[in-house]
Amino acid sequence: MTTRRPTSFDIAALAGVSQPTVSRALSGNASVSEETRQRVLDAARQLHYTVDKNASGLRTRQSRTIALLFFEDPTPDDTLINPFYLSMLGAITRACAVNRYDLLISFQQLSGDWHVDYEDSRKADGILLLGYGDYLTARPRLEQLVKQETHFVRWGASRDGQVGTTVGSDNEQGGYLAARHLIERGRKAIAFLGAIGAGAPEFVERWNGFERALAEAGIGRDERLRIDAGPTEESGRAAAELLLGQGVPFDAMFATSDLTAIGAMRALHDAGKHVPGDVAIVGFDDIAAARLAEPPLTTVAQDPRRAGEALVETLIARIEERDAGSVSLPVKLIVRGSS
Amino acid sequence: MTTRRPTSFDIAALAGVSQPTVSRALSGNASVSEETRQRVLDAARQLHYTVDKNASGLRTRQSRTIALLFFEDPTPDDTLINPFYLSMLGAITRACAVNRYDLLISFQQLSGDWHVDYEDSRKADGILLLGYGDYLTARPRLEQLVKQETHFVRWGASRDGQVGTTVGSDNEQGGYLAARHLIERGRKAIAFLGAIGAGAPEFVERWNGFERALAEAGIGRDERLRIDAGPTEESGRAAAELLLGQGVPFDAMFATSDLTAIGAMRALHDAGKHVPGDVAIVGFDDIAAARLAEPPLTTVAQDPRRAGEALVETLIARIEERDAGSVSLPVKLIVRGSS
DNA sequence: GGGCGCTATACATACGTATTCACCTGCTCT
DNA sequence: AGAGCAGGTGAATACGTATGTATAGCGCCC
Repeated sequence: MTTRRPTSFDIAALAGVSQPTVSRALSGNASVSEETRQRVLDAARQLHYTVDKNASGLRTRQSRTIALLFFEDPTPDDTLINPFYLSMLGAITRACAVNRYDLLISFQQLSGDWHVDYEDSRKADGILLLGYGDYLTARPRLEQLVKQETHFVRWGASRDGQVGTTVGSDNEQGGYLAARHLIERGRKAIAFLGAIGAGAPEFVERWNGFERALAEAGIGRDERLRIDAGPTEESGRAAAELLLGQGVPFDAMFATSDLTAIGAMRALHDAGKHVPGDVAIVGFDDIAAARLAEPPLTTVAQDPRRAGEALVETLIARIEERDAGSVSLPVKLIVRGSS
Repeated sequence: MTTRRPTSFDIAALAGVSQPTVSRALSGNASVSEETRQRVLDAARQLHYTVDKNASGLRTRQSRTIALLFFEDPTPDDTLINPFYLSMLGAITRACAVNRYDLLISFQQLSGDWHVDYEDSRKADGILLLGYGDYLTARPRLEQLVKQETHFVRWGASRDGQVGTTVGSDNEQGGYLAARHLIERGRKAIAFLGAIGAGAPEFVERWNGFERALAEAGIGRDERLRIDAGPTEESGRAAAELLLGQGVPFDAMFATSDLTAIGAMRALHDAGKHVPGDVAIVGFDDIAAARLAEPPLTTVAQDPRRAGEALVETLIARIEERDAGSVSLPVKLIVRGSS
């Protein structure tokens, strides 16, 4: 026998009150006498009652759910996803739990058609956008989200001139710290490994900070030491090989992602170069693998936990129509053996 | 002006039909003349109409959503999550998308109180359970899920004598393949690094296969070569150090997780041991890092994509009340430089 | 030519909750 | 003592959809 799930009417009957009273007693933000409330709570417990989220959502027009769109463009398939994002995912789920929101997750191609009707269809109250990719091509879609009055917050660069609210690390400062550290270590010919296209604003900002430090130190830069590289080990390895192959001497490199740095270190190692003797390296992110690398990687740390919390809290503020501007999170240089 | 979102009545008015006809035209599984259907579809497109999932779910009593409970007991906080599970997460999201299900995700402590009222509250039609942990202590909770007639599928061992339907790799065969491979390489003193407690059935099965291979080859085993180790680098490193410290000679090790193997390799390296010269190593999972390790790690590959698909498809079968038994997925030995 | 079966549509209703409104009780204030 | 007020409760209703039932039109056959 498939027992029908209890409704608030069943609770009402058992507690000897009316259905509205049950609703009020459970939601807590209305006046119900303490005695009645207890009777209702007891009845609810007894029948294993839980609120039907569909009915509740239909009535209140909200789902207390956040949708996370995770873009995985550069690594379309079963590739390794950046551990930094994974940590952030964990932080986001925890922040959601703390705020009593559920999290709907969906992996998408930034370049493809987005499946973002979550808020349209009332499955979610707001949307988080996360992941690498060329947000310039995505601009029309972001603008459409704004037009639809969809609540969304994007992980990205703080000053990327894009549409909507953003939470991101202080990438410019990160790039600056990395370069200044290498300069202080006496390096002059510092290569930059990162995405260069204008579509990846985080990396552009890291580049800007990097360049500022060089300019401050009066070091001219050689365009040939600026190599295009994505946030993967394979990409880092390829970039380093390219760098080695072109014969332009260099004694340091700043990679805009730890995975890039680790891949580059591997290529250097294979080429017989010593780290940090021949080439000092600084990465970005401070993923767990950075500490475990050989030698341990100096890197600019982002705090994934703070990042996740900030994303969720900013989005919730927007959902609740409270003011919430973009957030820029501090970064920290962690010096280890690679520099 | 906040424009009210359109309802099926608006579409009906625009298309000159009744609301039920709109519903039927959109759902597709009822008789509507082709001409009418086109008019309805046009009207829906014109008004940017999407079905309200709350109302729809209230009526149909289903959400077309799957909840994923991810347990992270051994690594409670911001630790590195096993990349194998991450790949699986990706596969699960894709499988959900293919089947037009949404995915609700939640990280939980296996040992804590589960927050599993998703199905109770009609936010999800079924639940996937994933992650390491001691499922013995979780048994009462699993039994309660069964009692509540909750649809759930668990990632785990195929023959662990636990409650409910399971999808898992053929762990016994994996352990067997690993051990036989090491034996064929001429190794005799093979250490086993893995979780030993009865609560981690996957690892117990790997042990069983391991032992079977040793028995077949007539190799007696030394209990001191069986070391407790969890699926993390730190744990692998600690286990290897323990092994080295106790002075019992060994010339190979089978680690029941690649992360364990990589941590152990690091400890061996620090102790001046050569891999595979002094000690041959086989891992389990075939995460990306295995291929990139130094030397590249021989390992027993699980297929995370197949695993994710199988989990989702099995769960959907159960949701739709179709028969679906537990699934055991094949594993494959990948020989690389570490053995 | 009347009844039958089939298709296409409309009417009416139910899903379970949250909220508005009205009411009642008991109390304070003048 | 009467008016006013606040807290506590119930009756009625609306949210937007899917579906059971009824009806109209139409061709077909005996």
